[in-house]
Amino acid sequence: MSAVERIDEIDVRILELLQEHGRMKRNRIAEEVGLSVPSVSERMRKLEERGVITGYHAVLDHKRLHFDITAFIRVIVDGSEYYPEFIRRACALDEVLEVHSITGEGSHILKVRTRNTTTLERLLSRIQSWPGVHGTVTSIVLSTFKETRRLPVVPTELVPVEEFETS
Amino acid sequence: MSAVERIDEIDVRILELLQEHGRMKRNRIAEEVGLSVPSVSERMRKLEERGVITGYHAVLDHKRLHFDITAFIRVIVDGSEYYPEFIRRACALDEVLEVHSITGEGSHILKVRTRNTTTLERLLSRIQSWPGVHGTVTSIVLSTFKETRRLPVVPTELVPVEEFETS
DNA sequence: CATGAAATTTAGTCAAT
DNA sequence: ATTGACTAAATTTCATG
Repeated sequence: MSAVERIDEIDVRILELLQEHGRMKRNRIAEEVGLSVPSVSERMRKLEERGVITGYHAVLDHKRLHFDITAFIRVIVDGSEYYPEFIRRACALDEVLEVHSITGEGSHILKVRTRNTTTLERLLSRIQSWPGVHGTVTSIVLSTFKETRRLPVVPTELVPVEEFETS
Repeated sequence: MSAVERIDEIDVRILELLQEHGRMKRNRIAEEVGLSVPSVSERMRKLEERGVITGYHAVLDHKRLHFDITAFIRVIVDGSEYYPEFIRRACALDEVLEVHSITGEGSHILKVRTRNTTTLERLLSRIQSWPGVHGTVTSIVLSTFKETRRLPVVPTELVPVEEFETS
């Protein structure tokens, strides 16, 4: 952890390329950023080792694979003693893509992707049967217009100063 | 589009491997699934061409890059004549990772990732100033326990039958 | 569709700066 | 940290089952 990550302009460009094209060849990256292949490899190795890059993943088209329902489920778990078990169970389900604890109404939010309304209903019943779960509010996704994890990275020197003003 | 995607057991295993390890070498995949390298290449090519694989992406650690705030913002856009412009503006923002229209309270939900509460506040003010936006409800993420896009793919022959019973 | 073998491209190693 | 020169490995091509 610790030690402010040093990211220079070239790292930023490498990260942009790899966020967009995760299998891009090192020689192509090298010509894009104007470095040799070993230099690019070294930078990639360090970005991976430092944990800046956490992984590379193929993304699949859920529609073509018949996962037709995406939904956000806000869950009210009453009593924080139930949180760990709730989180364990939620994370264990393949159809649950995201598990977050949140502020606002509901203690947790789940993003789920499932085949159809039947499987969604089954999933909801299951979640509602878990200890401590006192209610769920489901928002079914009608259309998705953007869905990415791309971060707009900037060189370390250029991060807005207020970031370092707050303790 | 059209034509039910045929996904056999080997495709499933290739998709599992690439969802988890997006830069895995073809020869490693080949030995995992028990095919030759050219066969794996051909299958990958087809899965990409058919649009089953939509892309490969490096995923970055937002904490290490000082994107400390994740939030879900439910937006009430009143009057569907405002939807297209709202969606255009939302998608254009780098800090907005996801844009969905939904059922339930609020017409849309945004997933945003930003640097700090100051930038979140700025973002919210901006969204609230857009035409048709009548309100927002923000849930700030306190902890994330799971965040993936991995789909539990199964061979075409094994998809639950009810999927084809519903018109 | 799948394969092995050849041809080509890409990646890793390393001494030097 | 970056490089060129070298070796090793991976990928593409292609003729054949």
